[in-house]
Amino acid sequence: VISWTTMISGYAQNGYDNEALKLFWEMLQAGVKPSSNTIAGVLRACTDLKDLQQGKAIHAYVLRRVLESSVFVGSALVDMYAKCGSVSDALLVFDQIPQKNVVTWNSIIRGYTLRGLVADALKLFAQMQLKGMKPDAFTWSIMITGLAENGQVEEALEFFSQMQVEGIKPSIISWTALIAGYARNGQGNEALKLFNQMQLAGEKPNLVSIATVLPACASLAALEQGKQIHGYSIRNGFQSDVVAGSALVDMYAKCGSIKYACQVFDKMLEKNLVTWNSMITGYAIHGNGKGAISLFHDMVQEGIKPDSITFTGILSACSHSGLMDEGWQYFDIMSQEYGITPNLTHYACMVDILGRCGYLDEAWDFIENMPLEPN
RNA sequence: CACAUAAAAUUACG
Repeated sequence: VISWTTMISGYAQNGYDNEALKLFWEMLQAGVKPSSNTIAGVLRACTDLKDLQQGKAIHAYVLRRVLESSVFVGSALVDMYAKCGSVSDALLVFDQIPQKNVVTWNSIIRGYTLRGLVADALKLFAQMQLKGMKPDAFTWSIMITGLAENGQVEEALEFFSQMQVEGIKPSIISWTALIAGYARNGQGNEALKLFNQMQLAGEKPNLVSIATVLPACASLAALEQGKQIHGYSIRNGFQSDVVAGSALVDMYAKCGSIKYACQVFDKMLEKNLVTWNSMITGYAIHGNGKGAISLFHDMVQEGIKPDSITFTGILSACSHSGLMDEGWQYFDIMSQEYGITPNLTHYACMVDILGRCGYLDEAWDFIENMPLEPN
């Protein structure tokens, strides 16, 4: 049992979720009875895959075998249902767990915040304390994230302060959650301030912190701050990371330095869709339509499939450099060749292209005939 | 240390 469980958990922890699932069913066929630890491990694989079907199958197995009830399995089930989009099932399981621990509570609260149900999350947060369960750093971070994603940054800050009053030291994750909240809500200055405070508090920024503050620099066009963070990334070996690299490309482009953006982009060993989109959007910002289109061809050549954001970049680039024909062409191929249905932003880009090229009547016609409700 | 929970990059015009 231990060998199987070790293998299954190892797979699940390292992103080999399908292998974990396969191994679990093989284990059953081999006649080995899984322990609750095995179940918890394989449930994690379902959660990562967002595979509700598999998750339910394993839940059913647990019920059939009347496994000794483990809070680990219970929490893993709550988490699985919550992350696979079924809060109601998560709550059903949650209510039936006799000995809830802090992980159980955290899992259900996260389920609610994931769906934007912050008011319900707040209720549960109060409820757990009424039941004598003390929130841990995870709980506080979940609440901070949930509030910030809901636009309630001030409340998120209050939670951040309150956790310290309650004697819980904010982890780097609590800090990053709050910083992300400010960055996303257009308060780049606050985000940068907190980033500095975090370091004064003794937390060393990691990859995620870097990826979180760079957009704050970008939104402020704070090139000097961005460069410092770039330097920090190099010193700490983050520069080869695809997420940090993409964030740097974006930051430099938005700070007005397309040159540095290209330099970082060219040096990156691994590029993904976001990397390409960042560079294409960078060219768009700089009014280099031809450059954006040329990058588009490169990315397709490299086997990266463009998405709707790629086309937003291309169309915006066309609008900023007066490329009306190309604009039409990409607007057409995005659905015809790539199966991407244009959204409101794409339509807005087309109106912008037509308008800037002086085709106001055509722009007006275009709005009147578009299949979406113009905003 | 065979087990479950928290943070991250790209998205029009202005």
